[in-house]
Amino acid sequence: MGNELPKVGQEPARRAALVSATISEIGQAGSLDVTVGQIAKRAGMSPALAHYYFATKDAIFLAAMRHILTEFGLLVRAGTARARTPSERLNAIIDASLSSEQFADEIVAAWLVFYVQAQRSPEAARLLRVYARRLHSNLMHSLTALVSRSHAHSIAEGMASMIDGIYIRHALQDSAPDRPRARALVRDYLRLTVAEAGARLDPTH
Amino acid sequence: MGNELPKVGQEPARRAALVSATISEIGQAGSLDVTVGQIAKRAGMSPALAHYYFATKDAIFLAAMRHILTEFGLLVRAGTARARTPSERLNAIIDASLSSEQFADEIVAAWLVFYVQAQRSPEAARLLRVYARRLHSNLMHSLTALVSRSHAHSIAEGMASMIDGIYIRHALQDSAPDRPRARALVRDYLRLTVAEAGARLDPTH
DNA sequence: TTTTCCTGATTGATCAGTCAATAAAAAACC
DNA sequence: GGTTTTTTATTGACTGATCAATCAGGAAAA
Repeated sequence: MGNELPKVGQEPARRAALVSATISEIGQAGSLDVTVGQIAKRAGMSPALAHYYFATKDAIFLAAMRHILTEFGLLVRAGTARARTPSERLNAIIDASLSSEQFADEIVAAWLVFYVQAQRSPEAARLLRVYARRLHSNLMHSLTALVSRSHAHSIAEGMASMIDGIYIRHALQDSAPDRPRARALVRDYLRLTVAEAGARLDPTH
Repeated sequence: MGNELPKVGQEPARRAALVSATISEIGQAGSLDVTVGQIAKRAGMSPALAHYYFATKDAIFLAAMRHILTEFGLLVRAGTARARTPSERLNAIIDASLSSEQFADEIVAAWLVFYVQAQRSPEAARLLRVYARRLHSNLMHSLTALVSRSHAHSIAEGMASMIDGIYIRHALQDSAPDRPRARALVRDYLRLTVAEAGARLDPTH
């Protein structure tokens, strides 16, 4: 059956515009209570066209979430690629997690909203689990070079919790640590826990 | 003007029922997308009656949030009342924050939803700030007995972030530390940071 | 007989999603 | 090369459903 379809090629641009508009609208509204109309308007098209490219509103949200997750993944990979030692790699992960891009108000608000959405939408939950699992395994990879497996597990949990907590407090504006402070907080935690777990710095493994 | 109104006295019970039903519904739905109808049904009354006791749906949500915050406050006070040393008090605060009551799925889901709600509703934001501020000042009160003010500030921020992060991860079910593990995580953080800050255990102050 | 308590029915708004219609580009046909 | 047909892109108008909030009315208590 089908040959390749001829494409006029508006589709990718339109989809990207919708995804970006969705993140902005969610960030501004601070909730999922944004209408397809609002999103479409910000993306410069009619609501009907938004439905032409995405079957349902939920599909738009998921695409936006996937976009944020992908961007984050790229950021982490870019950072860790330069790192030479486990320690450097861990710091790179922290820095990526707390990068200015991820710390933008709009993005933080969107994350928070997606966390809530994950309680309802199985697909959203799946995406968030992929993120959590990848972060955990990234941390584990570097940590097990420094401490025992069970210690590494605890430390990874602590770091991830702290990072997520910093985000949620940032979303709430008040009393949240700023970026450099947040970084220092997580780095200190990493340093102290690794030190206590008895660093074996041998690169045997 | 008015004399005391004669009360048949259904009001407190009905309000309490609505608040409790709201938390359950939000917890179960995992979002604020619950209708007054659902809440009223679970509370055993007609939607119209719910509106008789609460002017708007938002007022119901805020009452539910206030309830959760109040319960949490009571839990903390009960725990810290028994504590004799700063260290004991800090552990009591951790335990209260991660108590089984607060860790109930329903309550965790409600918290998460309220966090999101705070991005829109100024009153919700205010309530959450009161909670954050009280937690911070409670922690500071005990921490300053052990370490310098600036160290205390950092440690309090780290603890609060970690606790909030544990919650958000718990709401997501997967890969979240269970209660004892969560407690150990925060206690370890407290112990290590206080030790590093140079514990002066003298009870002079 | 005034006040509290309670409900069924209704209203008014808001929206997600659909549809019919149109235009323009690309492909197919002659 | 010119005409017809298909495909993609786009919209305004509509529909169907959902719900918050209101209201008019009624019963029991004080």
